[in-house]
Amino acid sequence: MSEKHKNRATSYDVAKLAGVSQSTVSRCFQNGAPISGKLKEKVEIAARELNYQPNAIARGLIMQRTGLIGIMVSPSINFYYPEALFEVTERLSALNLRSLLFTARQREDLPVLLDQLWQYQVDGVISISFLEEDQYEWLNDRNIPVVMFNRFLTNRSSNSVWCDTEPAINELVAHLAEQGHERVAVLAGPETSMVNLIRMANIEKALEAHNLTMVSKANGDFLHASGGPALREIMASDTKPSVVISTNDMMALGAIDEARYRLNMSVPEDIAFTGIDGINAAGFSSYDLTTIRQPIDRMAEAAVTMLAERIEDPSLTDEKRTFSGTFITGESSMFSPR
Amino acid sequence: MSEKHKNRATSYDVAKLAGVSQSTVSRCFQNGAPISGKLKEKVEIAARELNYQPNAIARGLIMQRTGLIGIMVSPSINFYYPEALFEVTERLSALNLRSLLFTARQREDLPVLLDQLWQYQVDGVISISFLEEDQYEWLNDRNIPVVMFNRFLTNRSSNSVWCDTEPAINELVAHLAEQGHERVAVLAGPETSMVNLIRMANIEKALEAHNLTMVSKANGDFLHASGGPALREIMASDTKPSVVISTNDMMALGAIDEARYRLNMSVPEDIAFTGIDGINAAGFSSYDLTTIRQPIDRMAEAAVTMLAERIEDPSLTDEKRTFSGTFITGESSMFSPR
DNA sequence: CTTTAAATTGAATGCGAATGCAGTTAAAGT
DNA sequence: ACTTTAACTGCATTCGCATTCAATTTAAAG
Repeated sequence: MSEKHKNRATSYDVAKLAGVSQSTVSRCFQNGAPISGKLKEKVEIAARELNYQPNAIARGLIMQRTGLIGIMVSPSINFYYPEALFEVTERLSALNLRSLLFTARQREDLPVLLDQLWQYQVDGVISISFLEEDQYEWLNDRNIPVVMFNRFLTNRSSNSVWCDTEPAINELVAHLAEQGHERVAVLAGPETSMVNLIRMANIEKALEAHNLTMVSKANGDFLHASGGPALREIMASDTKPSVVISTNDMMALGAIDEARYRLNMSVPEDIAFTGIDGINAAGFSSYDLTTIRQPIDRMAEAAVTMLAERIEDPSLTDEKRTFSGTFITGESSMFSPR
Repeated sequence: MSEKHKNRATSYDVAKLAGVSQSTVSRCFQNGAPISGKLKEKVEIAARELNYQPNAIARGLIMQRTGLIGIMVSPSINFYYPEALFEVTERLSALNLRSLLFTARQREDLPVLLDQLWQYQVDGVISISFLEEDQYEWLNDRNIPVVMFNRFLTNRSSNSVWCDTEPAINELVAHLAEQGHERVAVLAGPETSMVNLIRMANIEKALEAHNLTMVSKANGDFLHASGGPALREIMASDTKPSVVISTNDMMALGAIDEARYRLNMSVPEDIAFTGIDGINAAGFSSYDLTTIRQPIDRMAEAAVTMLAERIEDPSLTDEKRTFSGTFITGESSMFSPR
């Protein structure tokens, strides 16, 4: 419990050593500040001598700008999340912004989490597949810019980066029809997930357009572990599907594993699978999943840019930037009737 | 560029509304502070009215304690990282500490990254499979407690949480010997990685103890994509192995994919595989990888606890907490000679 | 070599909350 | 009821840095 005095140099220490005022030291560490080359050099030498770096906390207090961006993400093992998280963090870093990471598994944790964000004076928030309307309002009321990644709100405008999968889902279904598939099952996510609902709607529409019928449906939770049980549910119905369209990749992977190693079916010969998201693992040869890839890198870029703009100019109105998913063909959906 | 005045309530605002002094408001938001129930209630009502939450930045400045923990991790797609990251973040959160996330791909980015940590007055650092000695020294010189996760230093003491895989590697090799494997190849990580070197040493020792010979070796970079090429290298040598021991799971997954879908070999009939780490994906049925599981959850718990202790009492000496890896048998290593 | 404008520099102030210290008030003791 | 003591409260100060404003220096112009 020793309260050892941290001998961290402050701008005053540097000023004293360099023989200038604290103001001058401060100006040395900003870009547009007026300062002569001579003094600047003296200060820099002194600063290096003392291992001085400006205190971002003090700066945050006076500037009313912390450089902290709250990132909200689920810690569940859906590989999509860390991919998005890391992309976003790298983009933020390039703009000299930092990720303050918040994870929550349950809705109940959100109020506390939001209070934390509020306490830490984050300049903005990026929510990865996460926020709901009331939390968005909460942040909005407090003038904290928010950008939603892979989600948007239906009842109100919101800053969001979204991947429209409708055209690609059409391609995907067209591809399935072309392959000769006739009996389609859908492996859906949670009924409460907007992402799931939208994808479901897209799928239903596309199926109809191609005269394909959905023979059965089961819900999972978007994670690998739920793919297997959901598939069993699907296989328990009267009409067996020739292909299972999953509303995300993780569940598709789980379902493929179940089909091959529990139900002893061949994929895609006995049953084909498709996913949505285009996560890294979907491309692993063991799965070689037919899927719809989200351009996560460009979406992250857009999210960060959009957030930075909102921070600079809070009067900007909400904006929704939409990217297109890319249909990716994999072996998992090739139909080879036995 | 509108400099809109943020109407965020301060403790003074709350004080005025509640008819008390700022000090009193401040004391309401600390645990052990002396305050009467009557005033506390008045303050709480006023605070709620104004949406007041203490400014963590200002508090950090005066308290010399920010509650920020710098997390250093690589953004590479090695599923081990996000698993560790999320576990650590959740544990930190339970102690009311927050993760300030820093990622770096190359060594060159580290100096800038460290300066950032220093500027943000982080109370401590958890480095996930990341830091090297000079950076550790750098942080140590500045009295910033550091805990290394899944790594430790050889030339000096360090706070670290480590998973000893030696006994489990022995079990693993014993298992291989028992299965009748005779020709072992090793799929190693980068030569510069200490984790890799240690695992290699363990493997070599265990092989010797069981009279097994390493027929070939190839190096990857611990990522999925490098597993395939490394396997090709291994298969190009004169003596073909009956099993490939990989020094981590990700590469093993990549190698399995290559073997099955490029080299048209059956796993494990034609060639068996083992990994180390016990990541979630290793358990997917498509791989069902024989591996050595790190108790990531307990390690995260230990890392966070250790760091918190170091923050409380900087005089504590460096400590290395070692956990044992658990040998997990999967189908990937079952020998069934054809 | 002045005169005047432009470029720097430094003193002082404030961001929002925690805390030592001194002044009050309530509780406990006699 | 009157001390003595404990429990609260509020004032004033402080954390480290950015910034306004006035003072000073330097450069450009005449």
